[in-house]
Amino acid sequence: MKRESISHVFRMLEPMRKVTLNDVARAAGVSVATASWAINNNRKVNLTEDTREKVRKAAAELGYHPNVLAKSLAQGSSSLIGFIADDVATTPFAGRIIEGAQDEAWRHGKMLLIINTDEKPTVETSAIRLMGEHQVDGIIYSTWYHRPIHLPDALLNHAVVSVNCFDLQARCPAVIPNERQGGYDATQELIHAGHQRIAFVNTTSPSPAQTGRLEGYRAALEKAGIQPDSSLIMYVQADQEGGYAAAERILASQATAVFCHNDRVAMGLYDAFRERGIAIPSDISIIGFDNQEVIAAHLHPALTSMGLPHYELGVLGVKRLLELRSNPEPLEAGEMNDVTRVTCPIFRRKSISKVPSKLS
Amino acid sequence: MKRESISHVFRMLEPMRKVTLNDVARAAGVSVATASWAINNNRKVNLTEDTREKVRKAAAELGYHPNVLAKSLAQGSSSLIGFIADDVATTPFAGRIIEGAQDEAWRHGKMLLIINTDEKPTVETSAIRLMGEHQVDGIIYSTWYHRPIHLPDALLNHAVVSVNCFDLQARCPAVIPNERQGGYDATQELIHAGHQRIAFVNTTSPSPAQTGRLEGYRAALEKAGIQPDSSLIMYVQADQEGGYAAAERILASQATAVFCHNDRVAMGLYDAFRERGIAIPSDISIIGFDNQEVIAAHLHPALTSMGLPHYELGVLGVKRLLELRSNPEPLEAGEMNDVTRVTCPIFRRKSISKVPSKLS
DNA sequence: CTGAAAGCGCTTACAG
DNA sequence: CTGAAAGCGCTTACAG
Repeated sequence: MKRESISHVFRMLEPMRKVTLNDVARAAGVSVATASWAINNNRKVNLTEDTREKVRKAAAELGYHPNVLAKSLAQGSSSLIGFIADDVATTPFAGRIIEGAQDEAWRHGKMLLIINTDEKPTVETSAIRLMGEHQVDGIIYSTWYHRPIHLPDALLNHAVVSVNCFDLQARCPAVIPNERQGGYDATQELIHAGHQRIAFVNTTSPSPAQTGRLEGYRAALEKAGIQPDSSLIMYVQADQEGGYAAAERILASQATAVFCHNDRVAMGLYDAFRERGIAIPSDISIIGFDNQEVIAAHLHPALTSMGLPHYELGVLGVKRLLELRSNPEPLEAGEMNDVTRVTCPIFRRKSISKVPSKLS
Repeated sequence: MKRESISHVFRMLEPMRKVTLNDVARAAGVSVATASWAINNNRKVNLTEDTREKVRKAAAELGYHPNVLAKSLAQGSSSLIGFIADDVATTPFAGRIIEGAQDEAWRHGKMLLIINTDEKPTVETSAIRLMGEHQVDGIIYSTWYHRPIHLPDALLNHAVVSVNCFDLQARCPAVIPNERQGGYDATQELIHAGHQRIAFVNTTSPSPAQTGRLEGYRAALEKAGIQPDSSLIMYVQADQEGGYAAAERILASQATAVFCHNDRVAMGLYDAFRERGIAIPSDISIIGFDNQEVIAAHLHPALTSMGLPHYELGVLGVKRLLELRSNPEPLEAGEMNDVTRVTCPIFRRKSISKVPSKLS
């Protein structure tokens, strides 16, 4: 924590007067108005290619950079998009959402004003106020895991879309992962490998993931004509400890494959199976969820897992937000029902055996 | 990816004229100047408590919110701090830096303009330009792992501090983790538990972490009067595979404890030891580095690990940046030597045995 | 103690 | 095809 400050040597931020539009106008021998048209390449006004060129040259020579603040003030839009996250640091997940959002914003020449609320309501309130004062074009409200929320009232004065979460009163568009499809595809992957007795280690915490993935699991079994068996479905705390604890019941259930609610559960299961001398995937196949790189890719054997489309969520969230702004839709009575469900992709690795399990 | 858009029902963003300072001035029966003084609680001007009150009341009633853009334009400072990250999504690490930076910025009424460059130079260049156009007060340049960098020239026109990285030409202040102290404390922890033969599984990739932690390791041994033994130091790829592969050599070295370059290496080692029936910590003690929650806290047994002070890095980075602005220091000849090294804390769990190892 | 006025750097009808 | 001028919403010397 000590600071070694022997000598301070950095470019003194020269108070060099910033070059303004006025300067380039004068240099180009035109009015500021003309300079503005030329630089912004405004199509509604016909300037001679000649004057355009003159202005461009002057701007380049002077090293002109527009002052977005002034521009925004005059135009009313800041080219900033607010991004409220409940927690960027707990997992890499939120990071991917932000990346997607940023990339999409970028394509429209906009930047993100990001605030991490840490789930503190007071921070959230100030964040919304501050973003408003900065005249953001709209706000993305996001969570690090998929869940229902109560959209803060203060957001209703803004264009807003929720990402990885949805308002319980459906007061804004939502972009969320398709949990059901994820559960369906995971189960189907196991079925395609020849498995019939497929355990599902679900989470005990109520959530869209809990119900959606279960729905998908059931639908896939049904589609394949496999009898549902409630002894194959178990609920545990959704982490390593939970997975570790589920091993006995899984073995007792005679399952030849197991669909884990997430990769952490799978990791715990790996430990428990290893201790019992049960080999993956030859004795039992496993598929996870979340595709949490640090776990899934490095387990022995590497874990096949469903991914969450975080990057896409970010992209689509911003896209939806900008659509909102460009054509604000009429206020109607009734329920808002603007939900975009994004597909969860599969990441195939080595934890699923194509051959029938020895235990079967 | 389908969108269910049955009915679009959200508050039409009413084009309600925003209430301006002018409005509250009129409502309070004073001039805009006075209103401005009152609202900003300017101390340099003495307003009657009476008029102050009148203005405050009018502002509250009208629901006045200042337009920061206009304010910034007039004052020249945007109250925005640029934050350039090379990669927020790969690990949760960068997220913690951002959290720290944000919290500190917040304390000064400022927000972060965050850009993830994905290490693409073109994105970086545009980011710096855009931030400049938004008149940021300064820029934090950060990396997700500690490393030397070439500070982009474009940054030299801004107040800038590098966080979790340092310019090879030392052209700006740097805030980085104290790798040496981390290596020292990790080794000392093992020594205090009675170990003498302590292996160090270092990374093959050259980095401040590689050299710093090694220095610390050596210094701790020396301080304890333990003979250095180069057969105890090995270099592997710094992940699970690398750790897994190091097991044989560790066993051959007769080490009773091992200091792993990071938690992922430790995770691989856990696997390898388990396969060989070697128990942690009774047979061998292990300490990791990074304190990567999803790994360290959930291994069996939970892994003791050195943490990286990411949050603190963010806090101190912004703090330093704001200091820079408030008293710009003179340009001098010679080397800039403004480096803040932040202490790496230890997180004690269950992977170190106090009793002498059975193998010893 | 308070007001009138210029200015921050840009955009955009409005004339010509 | 281009210029003069007003305006975006605030701050801040400058008077009084």
